[in-house]
Amino acid sequence: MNDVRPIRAKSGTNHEGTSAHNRRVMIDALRINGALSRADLARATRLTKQTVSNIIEELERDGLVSSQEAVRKGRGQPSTPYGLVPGGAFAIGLQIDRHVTRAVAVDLVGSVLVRAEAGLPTGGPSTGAKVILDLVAGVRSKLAGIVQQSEKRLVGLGVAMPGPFGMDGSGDDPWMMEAWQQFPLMETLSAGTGLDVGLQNDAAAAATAERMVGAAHGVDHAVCLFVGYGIGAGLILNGELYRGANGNAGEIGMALLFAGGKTTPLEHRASLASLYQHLSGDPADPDLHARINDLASRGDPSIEPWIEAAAADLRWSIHLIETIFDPQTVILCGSAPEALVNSLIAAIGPLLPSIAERPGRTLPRLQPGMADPWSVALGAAAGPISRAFDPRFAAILKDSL
Amino acid sequence: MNDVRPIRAKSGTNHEGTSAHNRRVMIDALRINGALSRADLARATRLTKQTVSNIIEELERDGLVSSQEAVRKGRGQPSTPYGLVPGGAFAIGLQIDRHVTRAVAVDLVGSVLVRAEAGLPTGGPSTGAKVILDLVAGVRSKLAGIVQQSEKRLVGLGVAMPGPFGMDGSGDDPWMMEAWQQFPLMETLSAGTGLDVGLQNDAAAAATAERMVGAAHGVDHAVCLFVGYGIGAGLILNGELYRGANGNAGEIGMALLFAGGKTTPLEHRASLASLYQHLSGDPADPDLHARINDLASRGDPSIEPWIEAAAADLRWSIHLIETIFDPQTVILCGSAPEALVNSLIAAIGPLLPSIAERPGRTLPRLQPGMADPWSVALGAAAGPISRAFDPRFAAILKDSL
DNA sequence: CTTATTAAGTCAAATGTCTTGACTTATTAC
DNA sequence: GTAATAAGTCAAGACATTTGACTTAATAAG
Repeated sequence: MNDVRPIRAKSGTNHEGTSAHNRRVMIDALRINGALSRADLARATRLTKQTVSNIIEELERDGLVSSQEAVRKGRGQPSTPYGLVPGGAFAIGLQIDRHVTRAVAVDLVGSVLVRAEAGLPTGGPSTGAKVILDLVAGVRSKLAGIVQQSEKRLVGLGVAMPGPFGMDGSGDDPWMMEAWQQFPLMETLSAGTGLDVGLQNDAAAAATAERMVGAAHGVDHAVCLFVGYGIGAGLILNGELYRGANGNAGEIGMALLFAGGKTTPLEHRASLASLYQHLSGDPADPDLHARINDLASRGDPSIEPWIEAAAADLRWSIHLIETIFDPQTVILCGSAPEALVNSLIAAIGPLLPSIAERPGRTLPRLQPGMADPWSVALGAAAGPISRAFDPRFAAILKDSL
Repeated sequence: MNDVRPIRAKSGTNHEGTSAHNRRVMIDALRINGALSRADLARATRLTKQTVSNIIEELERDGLVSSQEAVRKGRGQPSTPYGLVPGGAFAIGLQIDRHVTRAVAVDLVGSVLVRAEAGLPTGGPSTGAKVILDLVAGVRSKLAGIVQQSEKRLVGLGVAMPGPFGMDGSGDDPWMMEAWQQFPLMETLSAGTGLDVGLQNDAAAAATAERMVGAAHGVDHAVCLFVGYGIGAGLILNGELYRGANGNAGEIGMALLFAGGKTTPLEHRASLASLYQHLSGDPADPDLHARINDLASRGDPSIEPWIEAAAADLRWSIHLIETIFDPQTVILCGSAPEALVNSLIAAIGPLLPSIAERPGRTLPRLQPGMADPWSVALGAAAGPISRAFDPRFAAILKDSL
């Protein structure tokens, strides 16, 4: 009867939003530029010296920044630079993959302090959940053994797992890890750890890692092509990870492409899964990673055809990404062995012509990123840190609190 | 000697940023929901009743909103809804295309009040600039004849023209309108009109129009596929137009695709330019638009093969867009005749499987948008209005002022 | 060696915007 | 007719930034 259409509106903001933003801007500036004096911060952020002083004082009290030795540079009172305190905050990152799960503890500047790994039982989430909770608990207690008061400075638990999320299990796609998708993992983890839990797909996590400590550091428009068991893209747009309407942006593994007379998903052609198949390797074999690294670094004939084919697909993907996003740079990273990523980059060149061939470029069109099985877990941990400390539109609004 | 690396940091914010944001949030809420009472606004924006009262009072004083008749709905004091005043602000939109230039005057709610068109002389920018300035001046004075005080409420001049921008003229691409790209158009227009001038490519303008008054109204994640003389995509991400690092995001006309054994740019296959070529039509022929509309609505054999081929490419483009962006909806619009767009949409279906086939969708995967030669000019005008009144991260920051 | 200049940083008061809690007004429900 | 409910106002308060004068500490110049 009564017309109860919900009213849609963006949230307003207030002093706290302002202050939160300014704090984040300071931290971001110190992360990008290294230690800066209050005067430098005031100029860079367009805030007044006084405001900067107040905020820095507060951040110092919170243990997030600390003063360094005064620097004399010409006339005038020497400046006192302030830098981020690595131990100012920590996050736990958790990667859930097909066969293994990895957890790390990471600090404010992205250093990995603790890492732990465990095999995932075949029983699926019901038995896997316990393994995961134990793994997280182990990392957490190890962290507590290394750093005093780490629990107080723990900002959250970031989880990375293969997407896409929120789909109906269509039954027969072996890449989807359906059982895990159905399981109320976030709730279980949240209840089991008492931490704030956030979820990303693995490509997004890799991009988050690259932005915090890798090739995308300080870059506001970058796309990370992530070659893992599947393939995905992590989108850094306007300095933030873009998630799309349902958190599935960048899940390009399902992109159909025509090649060799057939239409196949990209994931079936340029991913570790496809390489394993090409090599008839068992994904659960713990030596496979090293073996592939070896094959790739030697340019072994058994792997060359796959590299050529995958490189062709990636070359075209990069072309498309440059054309659609107009990014400053594209980063190729993966949980793949480093030698493989390097071989791929070598085989991809020269890049296809695109809008990215512009005069006055400062960054290379294509850069190697992290190629490390642990980079996804690192990125998972980078998620909560970014949410807590990076300047973001959402952080200003009242409904973010 | 002195290390003068520039310090990079995001801008801080202050009370004015807060206030500006809250004003924008109110306007946005009224635009999306229609007239709302102060109490409704307070609930929706999470601000207090008092704050909303203050801001509404100020907006009313500024002539941007006005009260409507009180509404009784159950117990309690009747509420007084406030709605946007269409005449609260105006903007001029200018489309510069290959053969014609169009200018419109648009109000706060996106109604076109004045429209004017002129042919562009072949002499290029040097002679064209005068034509354009005259056109804008004409629209402006007609607007002044219709509305009192329109000049005071003019927020800017939005320009839309085919991209990409900022490329070296590579010499032989007939689609690039190089001479116009080289010409300091923004400066000329800014100096010639005294208005704030902003530039978008035509697909971005179309998307801006769809967001203000079309299918993307109130939608925060949408991609507009724009079929015009060329083809492009306008990206609405997180409720804002995404421009990329160099303002060229969405310029997918240059995307290479394999089809029929050849690699060709999308633009050469699915664009009015390609249709003109297919039909051996002269783009400068003023009757061409109507003729194509007629052919398309009759399903004429002369146009069917082109429609089939273009639909196949668009189908695949939509698949890719859904896969990469995970939008709420894709909108097909264009400066193409409406019947052509409808034929294309009919021919595109059924869509390729993608991540967009999710349970619980509320919007269709593909929707028709505006198909009107004037929609780009409208979108051009929507640019300044959006910049002036929509909630945006950049609007909160100090360096936006 | 003294003084002027420059720049970093602090102090205290002022400003601007949102919040709080009590109050008024207007309507329906009982 | 009275109680309950909801919209909206009032005036004081809280909070973060700004302003402008001041202090501190260095180099440059004579």
